[in-house]
Amino acid sequence: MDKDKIDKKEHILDVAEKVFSELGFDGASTRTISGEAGVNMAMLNYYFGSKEGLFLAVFNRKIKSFQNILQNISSDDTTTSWNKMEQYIDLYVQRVVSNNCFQKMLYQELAMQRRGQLSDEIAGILMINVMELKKIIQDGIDKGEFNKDVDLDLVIATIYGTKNFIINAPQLTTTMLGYDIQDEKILEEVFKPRIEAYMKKLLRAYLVNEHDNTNK
Amino acid sequence: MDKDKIDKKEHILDVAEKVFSELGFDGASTRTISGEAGVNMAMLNYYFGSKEGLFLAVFNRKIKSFQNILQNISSDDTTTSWNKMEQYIDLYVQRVVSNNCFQKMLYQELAMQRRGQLSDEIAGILMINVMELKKIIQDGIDKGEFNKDVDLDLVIATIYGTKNFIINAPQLTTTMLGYDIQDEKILEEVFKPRIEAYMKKLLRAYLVNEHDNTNK
DNA sequence: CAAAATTAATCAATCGATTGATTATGTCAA
DNA sequence: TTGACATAATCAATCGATTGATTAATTTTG
Repeated sequence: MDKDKIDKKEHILDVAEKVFSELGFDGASTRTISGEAGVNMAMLNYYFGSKEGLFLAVFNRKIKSFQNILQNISSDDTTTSWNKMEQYIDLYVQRVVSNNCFQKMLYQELAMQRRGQLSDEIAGILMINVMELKKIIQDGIDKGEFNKDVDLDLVIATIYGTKNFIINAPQLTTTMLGYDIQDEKILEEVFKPRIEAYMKKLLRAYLVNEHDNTNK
Repeated sequence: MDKDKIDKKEHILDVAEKVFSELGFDGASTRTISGEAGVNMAMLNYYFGSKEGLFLAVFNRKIKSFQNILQNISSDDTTTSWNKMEQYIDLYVQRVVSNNCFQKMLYQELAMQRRGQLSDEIAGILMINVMELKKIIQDGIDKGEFNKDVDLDLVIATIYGTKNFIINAPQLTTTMLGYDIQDEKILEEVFKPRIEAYMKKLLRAYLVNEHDNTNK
């Protein structure tokens, strides 16, 4: 059946995403991927041309869904900048929690600018989201809702960086936090509310001008 | 001469540090390292037992001095917790600025937790520093200098994570910040004071109980 | 001379990729 | 409908290259 063909490719992509996430591009051998997917090695080249082609296929499949929701938040004029920040944090944490394996691979590959072409492509797409977040904060500054001497770019580095550290250095964070950060159930039920509360408190303390409460 | 032996090992460590930093653990082949160091391949195993042994030798040499200074800061009873935090930030930023390539490689290696033994060993050594920083903040909480509802572990994730994001995703941060984060001169003269000021302001806003100024 | 240091040569293992053969599926004329 | 043919899918086997590691021989040193 035609459905079987599609399902098989999708199955390979699923497995490849998992293996790439766990071992990185170099660490994930085509033998491991094909073996784990239960297909012949040659099928990877048959379907995707090369190992890099397979990786790009995994990447492109994932990035499609991202941008719309974020832009809806950003362009909403009926609410405060801080409320947008809270919405963004919730959205972002949710996305990370349900895609943490993929996120990890993404920034692993980004850190290795050996394959310049690939990592530049990733960076370009991520920058769209960065600029959207930047706009939210800048609006808050312009409206006087946020402190005007906020270091915009470094705040963004903190938001993404805090998340990345937690999921990209699990040996450290699991020991620090006292529970397994790679356990999906724990991630959803324990970690998610905790990181949400923390990020909001941290950013509010830094961003919001508490002495000028005209906006709330 | 005996001095030659030591110098030769040190020379190998110097070269290995550079090659590991640039190419990562996998990317750096023993042939490249030995070739660049001008020694026979077998000498690496002769001196360090294995490639992993060489890597750990490089890592341990790097981290020792940092741990000594850090413990001095931590165990100083003549100053406030916030002052310790500022000292830590300055020390840490300085460390990162002058070793950003190595730091980058380190967390890359940590991110792919294959080779369980090696990355666990890395994590174990890094945890010493984490615990020291944790102690500083916990002291501040116990003394009432910091807010008691601070999320200790996530603050640490923010400190390390913000730094890691900046140096591990240079394609993003270079675009965001408007200057090349991989340029050593810029790193020292422009970025260093900026990240120091930012980290202090961010952490002060979140950590310090401003309504209780008995300590300042 | 004996121990340590150093070398060239080679080891088995693994890598990504490719081959030619085989099987499954689909197409179309008779 | 059926038989002939064609395309797609899948397979085992193997390619040359490279990896980290090891051996055995040689040189240097004390």
